[in-house]
Amino acid sequence: MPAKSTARRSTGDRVRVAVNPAAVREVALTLFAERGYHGTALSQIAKALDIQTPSLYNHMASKQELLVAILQDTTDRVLAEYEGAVDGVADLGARLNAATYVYALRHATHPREAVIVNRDATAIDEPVRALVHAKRRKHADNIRGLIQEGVESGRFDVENATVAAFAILEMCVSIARWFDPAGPISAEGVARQHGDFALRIVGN
Amino acid sequence: MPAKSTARRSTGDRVRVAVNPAAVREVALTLFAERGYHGTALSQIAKALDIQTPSLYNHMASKQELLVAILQDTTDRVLAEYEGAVDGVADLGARLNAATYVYALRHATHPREAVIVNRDATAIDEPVRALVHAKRRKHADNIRGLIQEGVESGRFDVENATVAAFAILEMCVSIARWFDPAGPISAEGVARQHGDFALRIVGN
DNA sequence: CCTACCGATCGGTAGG
DNA sequence: CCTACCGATCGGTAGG
Repeated sequence: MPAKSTARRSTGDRVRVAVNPAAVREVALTLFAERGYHGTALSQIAKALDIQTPSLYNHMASKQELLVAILQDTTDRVLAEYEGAVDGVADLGARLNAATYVYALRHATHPREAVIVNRDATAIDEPVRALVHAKRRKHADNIRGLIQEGVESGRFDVENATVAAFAILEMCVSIARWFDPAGPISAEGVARQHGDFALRIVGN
Repeated sequence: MPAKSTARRSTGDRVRVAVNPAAVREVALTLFAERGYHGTALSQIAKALDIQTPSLYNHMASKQELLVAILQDTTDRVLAEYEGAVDGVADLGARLNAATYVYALRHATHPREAVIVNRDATAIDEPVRALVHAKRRKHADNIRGLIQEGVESGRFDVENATVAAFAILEMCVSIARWFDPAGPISAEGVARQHGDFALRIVGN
């Protein structure tokens, strides 16, 4: 039997994917990333699923909820991946390299989520907005702290740990905007190169 | 006599800045950057200027035109500043350093414009959209070509010039999203550090 | 899953 | 610079 999200049913001459909450989220992910949250109408999501707009409400609570789910899920994963990457790694250079690698890899492999987090995080209401912001902040603080520790111990050499941390984090974030998975470079290759750039930036 | 954009007139107890095309663009710049083009209503721009929405049309042709002006102006300046920075500079390292410095400085000193270009460039219609895209592409190609030249001559050492070019460009772009001009670091200091990061990324 | 419909708001125009 | 108003579209609800 086919998985829910790929089940098909015929509609006259057409064939369409079964509509369920996962399918709605998937379409929302694509359209929010392309046009922005405010630039995407529920009617466009419905059209992509070949249903009428009110029928969307059988699979979601509201447009805002779709965005909230994307933001919460993505920021949770970023923090978890950071922990997984640095866990058990002692050398500061290796820790920064690993943390940068997983962060870059996430942006290469989940560009839609990344674009939405970075563009539309301000479109959600409190208190979720503050929660998402706190999680992003925590990740940035982890990287900044790591670099600061390296500066203080003489392992790294940068003028300002905060500036270096932002430079490293943000070059990774932007991968989501330019990386083409169908191009000549693999996601892992891009991530590895960014891990190397991070070490170079801190003077390794 | 006061300059147009700072002239004031009283309104009962309040005092407000004179409304003219420059004042409308200034408010649009702030609100578009804060909430996005689609997330900003003309009624909000009007309210910030203390006038009614239809009165905006005495100072602009359309909402779209406000965005187009921001995008055209900003992309033109980026290209001009690049040319000015590298003009007469022979050494490839010095060229990359100078090009990165002016690009970073622009994002530190014009964050609203930068945020809008990077978030809302897709919100304008053709043919302007293609023109803006071509100008941004040209600037990226300049940096990429510069790095490629350095790689081929042995002056730089990177695995892939395209990846390095994006990393350098995008860490500069993101300055607009985190830099605080009221903070401890000057715009010039941030720009200088990013110029140094660029050299480190290419192995200098 | 649909049709019918809601109030709110959008960008923009008419005509002073 | 305003009031009055336009058609279009928004997210969402009622009630099958």
